[in-house]
Amino acid sequence: MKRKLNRSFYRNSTLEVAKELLGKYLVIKRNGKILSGKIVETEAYIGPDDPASHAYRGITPRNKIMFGKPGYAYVYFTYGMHHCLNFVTEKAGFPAAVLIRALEPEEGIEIMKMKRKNSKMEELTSGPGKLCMAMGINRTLNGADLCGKIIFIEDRGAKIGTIVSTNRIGINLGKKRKWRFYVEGNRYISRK
DNA sequence: TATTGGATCGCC
DNA sequence: GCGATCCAATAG
Repeated sequence: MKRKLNRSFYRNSTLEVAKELLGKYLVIKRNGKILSGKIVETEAYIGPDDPASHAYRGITPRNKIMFGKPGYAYVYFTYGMHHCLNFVTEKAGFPAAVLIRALEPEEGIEIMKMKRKNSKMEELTSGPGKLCMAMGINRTLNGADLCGKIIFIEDRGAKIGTIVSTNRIGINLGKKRKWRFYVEGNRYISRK
């Protein structure tokens, strides 16, 4: 059974959403093609007082999606060559989001291999930049409605094992917060 | 207007 | 370990 998650899911506390997303499926339907993968790693960025969040210094043209309604995609470009995909959470006006850090590829694997120019399964989507490249995610999806038909999350009834929480990766400030979550033992997590 | 450094990746 | 390569954010 497949159930598309509705907006009320994203309105919950960001830490809850970050954990609940593990084991759910990210689905992208474009040009008659379906790409999907099981989410196995996430990170939370919460509120105006989280120094690692783009929202820390207030609203700007780039991060304004984070301040809007829950259940929308926040996609940004960084390091001159990578995109990162986030889901906006909590009520409008409160800036928070969940970064999708790793997927286990499900549908469209051959297309992902082409986009990644890499045929090694474990390298396809084991990182936030990698999964955006594999699924063709770029800033045209910034602000996309996750309750729409192009990009959404499905509960397919997958069972996951133990959830591990650690410090977040690739940031200098706010490291102490254990806001990274992943499925223990999954081969697609971004780091050991 | 100029400068700086980043929620990364892949090669050396 | 480090370079690639763009652009948002900040300082001047």
